[in-house]
Amino acid sequence: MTPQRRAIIQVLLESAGSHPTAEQIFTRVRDVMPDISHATVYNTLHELVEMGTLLELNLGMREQRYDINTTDHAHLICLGCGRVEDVPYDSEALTLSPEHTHGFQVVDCRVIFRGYCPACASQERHLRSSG
Amino acid sequence: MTPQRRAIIQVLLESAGSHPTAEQIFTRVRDVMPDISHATVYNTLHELVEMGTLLELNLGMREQRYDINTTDHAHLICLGCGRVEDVPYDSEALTLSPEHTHGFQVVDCRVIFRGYCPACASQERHLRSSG
DNA sequence: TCTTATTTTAGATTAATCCTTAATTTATAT
DNA sequence: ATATAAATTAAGGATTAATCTAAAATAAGA
Repeated sequence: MTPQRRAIIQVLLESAGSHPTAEQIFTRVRDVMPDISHATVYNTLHELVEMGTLLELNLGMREQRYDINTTDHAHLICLGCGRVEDVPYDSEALTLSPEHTHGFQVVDCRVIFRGYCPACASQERHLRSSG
Repeated sequence: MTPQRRAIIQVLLESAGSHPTAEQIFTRVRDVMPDISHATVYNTLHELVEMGTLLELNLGMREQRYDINTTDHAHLICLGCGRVEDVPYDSEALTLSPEHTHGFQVVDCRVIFRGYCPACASQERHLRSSG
């Protein structure tokens, strides 16, 4: 446990619910530790993911997003602006029946609701009617 | 409708179920049309996605994967080797209750089951016990 | 055929992530 | 406290998927 890791974890805890990218985490850690390197942040994030205390989310944008909230939940993302919200979901309702597992050892399940947030929905409507 | 687009669509139809990456599609199209460019493949894929006849999948690997099968289904992916299988799921069972939409206009829902395929599961077990 | 709008190309560019190597730091045992 | 071994960090270059640009080529319609 190094000062760098403490700082990274601190930033992750402070940004709970905001689903930051690796780059955003890097920038925030830099604020309190200006000499930290890219590689350290990436390495640490990967270790935390490996340990299971951090979720790495592929929500369709180019970059990975990280979520310190490892309790069962789904994500709701805006296709317009990339905004991400946590939403509850019933993991019981979603199990893969044995005949469809292809012999896989299933570890978890990711659920992503996609749509448009209020702001982007109105803008979208505007774009559609004018173009 | 250009020969390039016909070739790309042809490749997509032939690779149904294999969830190819843009690069794989590019390579396969090259086999029958050696001078086609990267940009053309990317542009065409994006147009098909826009039209709704092609799905762009973010399954956690670095690259996007494409799926010509636009019927309601989920994906089962191997965290070891990246293998992807289509699996059925009951979209009825998975709706976001109105009080959790954050005002979003929800368009669709993506479900990804993650795990280890038979081959990777046994290898994983081996790795674990030896290191 | 001729015109216009669209598409394609080649190659440069971007951006996120990963890798390499040496120096530093931490943890451990004395 | 000190020595040692193991793990971590930093710097910056490498990689790679994807995107952009501007000019050339092509398709579609009159």
